[in-house]
Amino acid sequence: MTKRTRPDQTEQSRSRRERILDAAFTTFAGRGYRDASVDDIAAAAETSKGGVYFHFPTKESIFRELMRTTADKLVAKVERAVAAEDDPIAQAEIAIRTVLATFAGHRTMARLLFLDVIGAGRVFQAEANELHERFAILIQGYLDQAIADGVIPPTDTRVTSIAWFGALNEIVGRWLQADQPERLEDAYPALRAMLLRSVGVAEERIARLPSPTAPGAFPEAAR
Amino acid sequence: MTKRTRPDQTEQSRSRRERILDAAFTTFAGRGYRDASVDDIAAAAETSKGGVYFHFPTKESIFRELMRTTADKLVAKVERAVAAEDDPIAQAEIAIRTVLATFAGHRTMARLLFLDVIGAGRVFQAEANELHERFAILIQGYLDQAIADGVIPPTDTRVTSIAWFGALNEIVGRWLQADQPERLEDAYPALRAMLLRSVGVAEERIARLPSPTAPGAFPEAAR
Amino acid sequence: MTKRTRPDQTEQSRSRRERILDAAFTTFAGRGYRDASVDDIAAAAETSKGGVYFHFPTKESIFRELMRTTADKLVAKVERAVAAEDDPIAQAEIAIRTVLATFAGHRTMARLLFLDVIGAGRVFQAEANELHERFAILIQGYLDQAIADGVIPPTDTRVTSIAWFGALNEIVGRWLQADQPERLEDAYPALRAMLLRSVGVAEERIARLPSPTAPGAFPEAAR
Amino acid sequence: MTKRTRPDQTEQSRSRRERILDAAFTTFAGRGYRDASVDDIAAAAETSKGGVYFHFPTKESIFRELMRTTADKLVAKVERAVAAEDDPIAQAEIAIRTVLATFAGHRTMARLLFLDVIGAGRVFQAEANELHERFAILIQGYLDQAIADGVIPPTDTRVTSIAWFGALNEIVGRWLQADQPERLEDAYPALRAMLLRSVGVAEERIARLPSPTAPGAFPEAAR
DNA sequence: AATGAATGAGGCTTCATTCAT
DNA sequence: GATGAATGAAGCCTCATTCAT
Repeated sequence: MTKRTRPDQTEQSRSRRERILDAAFTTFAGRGYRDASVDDIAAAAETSKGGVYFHFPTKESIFRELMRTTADKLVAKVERAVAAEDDPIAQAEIAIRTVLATFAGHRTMARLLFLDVIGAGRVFQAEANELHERFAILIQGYLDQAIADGVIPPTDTRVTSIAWFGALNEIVGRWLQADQPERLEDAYPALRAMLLRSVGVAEERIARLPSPTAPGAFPEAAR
Repeated sequence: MTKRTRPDQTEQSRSRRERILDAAFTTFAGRGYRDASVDDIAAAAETSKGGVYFHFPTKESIFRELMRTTADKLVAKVERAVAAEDDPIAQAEIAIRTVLATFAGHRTMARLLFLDVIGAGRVFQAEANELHERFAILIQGYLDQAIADGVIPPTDTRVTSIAWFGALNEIVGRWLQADQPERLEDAYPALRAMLLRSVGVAEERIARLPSPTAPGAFPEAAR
Repeated sequence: MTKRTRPDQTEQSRSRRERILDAAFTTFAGRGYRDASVDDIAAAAETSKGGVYFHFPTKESIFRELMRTTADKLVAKVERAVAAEDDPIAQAEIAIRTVLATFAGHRTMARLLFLDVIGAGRVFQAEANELHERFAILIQGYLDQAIADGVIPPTDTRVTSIAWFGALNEIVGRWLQADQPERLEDAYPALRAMLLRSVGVAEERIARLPSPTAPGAFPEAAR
Repeated sequence: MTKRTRPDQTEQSRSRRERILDAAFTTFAGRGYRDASVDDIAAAAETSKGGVYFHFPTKESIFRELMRTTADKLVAKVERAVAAEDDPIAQAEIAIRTVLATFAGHRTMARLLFLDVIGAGRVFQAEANELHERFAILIQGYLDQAIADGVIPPTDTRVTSIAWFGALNEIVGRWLQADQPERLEDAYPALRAMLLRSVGVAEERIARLPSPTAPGAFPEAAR
């Protein structure tokens, strides 16, 4: 009786919740999970601590939701980008390229997704795992398809996709940590070539430019 | 009889310090830097908190020392293993293989070196970076040599070595997180093939087994 | 009925903060800065340690605030008492008398202001210095005026006012430490005579009783 | 049997004890009782902590002994200096002058005797009291004599001597705390005049120079 | 006599979470 | 829905003291 499930979750309320999420995003990315206090988040969201706890049951829950939605957005973005291609190899390329491009435009997001996760402690390892898994599986899909299409020779796509993701991850991580990071995009050509080669894509194919569809380099941005 | 003035003393002390280090190693690996309390470490070392602080000035210093020495040991091990080979490609293979083999025998070490590091918070990012850098450079050396020797075509070895390390790291990380981890060694062949291919090693060379000395086996262990 | 939204809230809060301050006052005065733990203060204030830290950022800050406000009150009181007099010598007398009278009624305050200060450690020396300075300058003002008025011969009022303060301070300190302290007021006549003489006030003037309003009595009290 | 009371308390041993005392003196004076750790003292004495505890049962005992002996030395010095005079007023003058002169040459000693005491906490208040008492009584003796000799009119010498000591104390304390302390000796003339006046010494007598016996000003030094 | 390792109580501070208003 | 005061469990570190050698 006292609990109308959602009726007046007005725009105002929704925006408040969103604001907290945004604040948490920035705060976690900036300080790491442990070093970001709920007070910090509340302050960044221009609310009170109590306000935060009205919308989320625990600090952990905020983090979890953030992880999930951020990953969702990125995956969605990748899939959207990939949809324009037919060739599975091109799709894999585009996937890598999209991730790189997105992070290039959003260090914050990169930080949250790839670094902070682990710092969050034991509790989040599973969550982090899932995240990594998700991307690996995404990649694996393309590779499997490429093999099915006979574009590349058969391999252990499980291991390979994990390795691909790891390679990508490390490049991004290194870029995040660098004092004076070069442009992340600069690493793309070498990384691309290396990854494609690793699955036996013909050298000649590698030489061809990646995505003629998306003219210019790395115009992406967003969130 | 009761009074060997020094040797015993020293040994006693060394062993206590060592015991603390061991305890910290396990504790950090098990709980992560932040979640491992000095009390936990003391308890694991069967000492008092004060005892710990007699040997180390801060919690951080314990972690740092642990990181450094652990990395040292691993690097030393790799270099020892590599010394037996002439061919830079073989050396790279052996390096990868040694790391994998060592971790296969020491999940704890893997956890400490490759996962926890980042979670330790801002302070440690630099240290962690250095660690990753160290391994990347190790790899880069082999690749550069291979190029110089004309064994593989020129590439951006900087990016490539980072990617290699990332791939390796991710494989290990995944293994660490898995509920029922398969044997880490099982991933070796596929990873090896993928990495070698990625730098343009001839398919024929890849087919050849890596270490004729210990074919296919992972007899390593240690600390 | 249950919901006077604010007034109560504020008062509640103010009173809590005040309660902590009071508790700290007593605790510091009783045990000294170093020996008084935040736990003690919290207990005395019937709050939790966290409660204390909600209102004050550090233990030091509590002490500082206490010092400052206590000194403020005393100085204000002295100035109020002095305002009734025209003659600078009478003013000086009244100042001394007021301090003595106030302390006579509040051993605790005396302890906090004149003794503990120094023990608080290096950090507080400056603060303590300032406090002593404040009183010395107060006194110096009266003496300078007396000289300007030709009531007493010129002297080094800087040194003299410091000495006056020191004399007063020691009398109070001794009283604080005594096992069976006589009434602090009993020391007043001798102290007064001695101080007035020290600046060359005529013996005849000294013989006259100080405060015609409240002859010989110490009715003051307060906080 | 095992405990020959003092036989081989050799020169070496004595010097060790002394060295600890010296180290403690400096350390306490420099950091205050609470902030000076036994480790600090041991280090300053170039011994081990155990060594310190061999010679003294507790940290407190070191402090106590230090206080006592330091005060002894100072009192002895004063009495030696005073012995040369017959006139009790001159004696009082000399006493004040000697204390000031000694401190002028030994800020450290001043710090230990007059400031640190209180910081030491509750336990030492009694000891500090005794110290102050001692000096007050010393002064009181001269004043009583002066009255008996009819040199000055009768007064409450108890209160007066306390006030004298307080005045002296505050002058020294202020000097200790000053950023750029003037020469402590510079305060002597004004302080002297003020104190003598305070007990009714004739103005003419005050005008006479203090100690023609000790030529030059403040040549003292020592420990 | 001396050393230095070990102990353990205690201190200050932080912070996720709860709750009355 | 929101606020902000309050709680209490940890956490890191210090240090006087003890003790085996």
